[in-house]
Amino acid sequence: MQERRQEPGVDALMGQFHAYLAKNQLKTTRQRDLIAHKFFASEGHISIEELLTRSRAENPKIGYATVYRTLKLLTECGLAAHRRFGEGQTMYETAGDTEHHDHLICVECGYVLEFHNDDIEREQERVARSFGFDLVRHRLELYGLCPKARGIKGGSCPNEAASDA
Amino acid sequence: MQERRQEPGVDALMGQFHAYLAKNQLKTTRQRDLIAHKFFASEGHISIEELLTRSRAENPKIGYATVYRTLKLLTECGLAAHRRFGEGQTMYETAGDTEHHDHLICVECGYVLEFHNDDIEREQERVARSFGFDLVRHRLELYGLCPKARGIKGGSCPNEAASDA
DNA sequence: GTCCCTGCAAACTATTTGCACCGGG
DNA sequence: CCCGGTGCAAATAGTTTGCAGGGAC
Repeated sequence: MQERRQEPGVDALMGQFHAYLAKNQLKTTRQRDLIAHKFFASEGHISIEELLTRSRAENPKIGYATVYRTLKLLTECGLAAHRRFGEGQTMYETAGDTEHHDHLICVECGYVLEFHNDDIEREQERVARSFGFDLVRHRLELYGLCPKARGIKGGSCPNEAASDA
Repeated sequence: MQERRQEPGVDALMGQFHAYLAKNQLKTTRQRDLIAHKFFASEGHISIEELLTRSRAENPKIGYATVYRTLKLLTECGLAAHRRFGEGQTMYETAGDTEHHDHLICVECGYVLEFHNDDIEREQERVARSFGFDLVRHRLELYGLCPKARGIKGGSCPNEAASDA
């Protein structure tokens, strides 16, 4: 098990996106490129709103609808996946050809760490099979107190800064 | 690992609910009792809408707001927990003093099976610790094809009937 | 040139809130 | 009695959709 770090490269992802668009006779537009690029460049998890904000930094005329529509496209072609951690709005993360990972979330500061553990994966597979299921995908989220939050319980967590925002 | 079956008893849960209300100087009302009772009696997962429908069967004047408010109370006192499996609306499940469990969901028919696996739990604990986290809770959902759905792929899944609804 | 795409605003869905009246303690 | 609870409807929040004009191919 290890923390995930390396992204597959924004360019490669843009390429996959363009390929998907081409294959489906959809158009490559300035807006889609901008949004997709901002999205791929955003490493962790990002909300529609945040993505819109970042996109508007370069093209103020971008609207919510376009971001939603683009993210829907990205989700369809497997380059994005949406998660709903807390109660707030949906967060998206790049899902490209990156290996699968799960999440470890700090309940105190909201910091999200990605990890991968083969033992758990294997056991999940076994559980599903034991009930006669063909496992397609899964979602595993661990909620806990991160070291920093635990140390200075009550104060603001340093991880807060690291957690993108 | 085994499929969960035994519920802690509706009466006991009602008792816990009443205790919580009393402790917080909240009132025991006909509506709250009715909604809580219908909720506790509903075994699996239930949506606000379904709970409203069932409650209205006995008291047609119950409104959405009351169901939401009651479920919020139940969640606060730990007797209910909400889950968001698909994209639809939030589902609630009784969380009382029942032992923890995870979910195995059929992507074809939506059937939801509950299970518990100590090996996975242990490993999760280990993962969290390895990152310095104090594990508070977790969420594990396995999505796959149930035996029935796999067998008659394309047709309607028999589990659909078993899946409450 | 033809459609698809975009931006805007209206529509929708799920959930929350304000308020006057009701009822539990 | 008093104050919280209820039902209704209006208000929100997040997301989707309809439409007229614009842009990619």
